[in-house]
Amino acid sequence: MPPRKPASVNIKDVARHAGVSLGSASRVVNNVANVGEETRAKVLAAIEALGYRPNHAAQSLRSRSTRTIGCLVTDVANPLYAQLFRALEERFLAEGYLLLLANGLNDPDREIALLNLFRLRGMDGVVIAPGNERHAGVLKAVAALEMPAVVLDRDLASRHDKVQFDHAAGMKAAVAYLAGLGHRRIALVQSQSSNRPMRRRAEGLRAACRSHGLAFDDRWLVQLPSSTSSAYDAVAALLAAPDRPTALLVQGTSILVETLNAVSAAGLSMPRDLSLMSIGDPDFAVHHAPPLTALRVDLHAVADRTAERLLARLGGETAEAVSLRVPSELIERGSCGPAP
Amino acid sequence: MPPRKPASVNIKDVARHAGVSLGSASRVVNNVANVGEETRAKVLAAIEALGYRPNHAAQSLRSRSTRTIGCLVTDVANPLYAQLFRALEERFLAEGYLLLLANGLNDPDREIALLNLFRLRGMDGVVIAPGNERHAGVLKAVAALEMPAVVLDRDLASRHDKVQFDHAAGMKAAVAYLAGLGHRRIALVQSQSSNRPMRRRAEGLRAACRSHGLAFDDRWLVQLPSSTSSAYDAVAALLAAPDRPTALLVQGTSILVETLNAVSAAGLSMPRDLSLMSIGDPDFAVHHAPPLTALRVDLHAVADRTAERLLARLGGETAEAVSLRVPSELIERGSCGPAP
DNA sequence: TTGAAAGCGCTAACAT
DNA sequence: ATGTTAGCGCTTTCAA
Repeated sequence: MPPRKPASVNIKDVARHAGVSLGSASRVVNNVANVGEETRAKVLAAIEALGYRPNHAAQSLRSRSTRTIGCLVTDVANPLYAQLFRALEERFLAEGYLLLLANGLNDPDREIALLNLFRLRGMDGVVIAPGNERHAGVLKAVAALEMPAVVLDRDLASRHDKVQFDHAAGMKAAVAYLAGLGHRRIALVQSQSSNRPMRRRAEGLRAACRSHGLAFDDRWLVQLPSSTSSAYDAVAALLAAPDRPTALLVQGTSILVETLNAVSAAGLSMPRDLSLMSIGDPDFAVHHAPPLTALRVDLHAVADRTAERLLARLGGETAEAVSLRVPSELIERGSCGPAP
Repeated sequence: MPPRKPASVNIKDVARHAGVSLGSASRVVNNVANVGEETRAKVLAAIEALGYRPNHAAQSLRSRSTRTIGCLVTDVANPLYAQLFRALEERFLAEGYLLLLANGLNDPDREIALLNLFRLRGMDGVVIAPGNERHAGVLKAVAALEMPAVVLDRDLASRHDKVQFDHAAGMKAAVAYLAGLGHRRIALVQSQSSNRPMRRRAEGLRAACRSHGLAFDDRWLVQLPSSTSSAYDAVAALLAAPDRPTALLVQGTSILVETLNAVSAAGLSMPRDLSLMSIGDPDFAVHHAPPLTALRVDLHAVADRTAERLLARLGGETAEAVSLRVPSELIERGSCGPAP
């Protein structure tokens, strides 16, 4: 009747070997109180002798807990999500949870399928950052999640806890810093995708400029149509204009590298002729000549907040959903200086 | 007796609602043959009406299969592993497998713990690239893996299938290409870590130079002690020497960016004064000015081979372990030219 | 503190 | 083609 004979030693074997009951063996395995010293020792010895390892599927079935967290991100190949995953792994591994990772790739159908799979697989909790925060199907799939969930950096309407990155405030700090250095023409270079963080930053920039009494020319919002298009050309054009911006905010690793390239090809020296601030803090920023000033979110803080929320819910907390906001930090290095 | 009352609808409910036996319901759920048209329809209707979803833990317990693959990589924050994970996800998702991801971080104890967790959690298969290929404990943990496993780009002694990147052959092709352009002084810039890929490339370079009758000066093997040290300074020093290399092989995204920086600071123009080849093909390589010639492994090919191996084993293949080698490809773009 | 026993929800062997 | 049934390995209630 069994599909295969696994010949695997189970808790019954342990109990028999130890000469105690099944229940006692289980109590020892699960570190439950009210176990006699002698009984515990015998069971432990049997476990050791037999090389017993609990069957996770059986534990899950009985205890209704998989000790697994599902993570749905847009794309791990994006360093931001990769680093975030690492930080999350740190927190959850320490609590005995393993992480399932899936890439939504901005495809709503895929995201829906993945979300449903997480449900089917009985994840104890999920951390999700769906690319399609307005898609009805995605919203429905998110709403259907019956386990604790934390929504990361997305605006989607749901009853779950949220951890947001403070994009607008970050842009405000960046503009304040640059305005303080005398800059009055500030450009933003980013890729053209309509997800929340991008939009928020563009909006944040406009608002911040306004509140500092700076004009904002639409030519200074460079949104690159697709990942195949060249930031190099766009930035070169931007810098060739007579009233070129004196400060550049640049988002995305590839775009940053191409921008740096265009700046040096234009014969401009940082921070003398041009100030540049990276949005996001890639590894090489600190080693660049000059080191690049960067605006970033503290991903460890994000992971901490996220884990704290999810763990609290897992622990049975039933309070109303909260929305946390993790501030951006401005890392002053050498690529920004007084406006020329 | 149950921990909580889940009030969840189970297959028994489905069978009752459909007026058929438990077995028939199960057969429909699992798409097993020998099910009458009418029975199937009734069960499907009941599933729909009740909103039935199979309990994965129970399925796993009974069928002894979790339909989950464990992936142990060194660090997803390394774009190579991130892209590899994505490619693997594509293959395995299509077969109904979900992926557990864990970062070994070059910590042997951590890797051992993770490997054991994969075992405990009953992964159907694993894909592993342990950082510590010589560590006795890691070797033991790998040997203890009773499920199908594929070892990625590591030299460790094990009875499992392996998929290797052909580092030595890649370096040979790179040197042949460069030698053909007249270069006789070729340098390699990489980080100093003793894992297999790094070593293999350095060894491969030496061997390739030898076979092309090129001298190899140890000063041209630039191994940067730690990720905090600056490639910029090292490359600047390299380029300042009177007999400086005429071609640079550069490995690692950060190191590449810093190197590019040092090259342009030295007033050298590519490919006229200096040829540069990237080992690994970051997004921006194609947009750089000039576009960067790159040596890379085809990660989709790696994922295909890996998935093919694992799926075959999962399907019951018992043939002896194989060791596959995925070749490197040389992408000619604009950063290499005739030696000055 | 310990033992006995009842299932968790499901699959697959067996019988019909 | 369908129904019946025996567990998979475990946790937890209940009784002692």
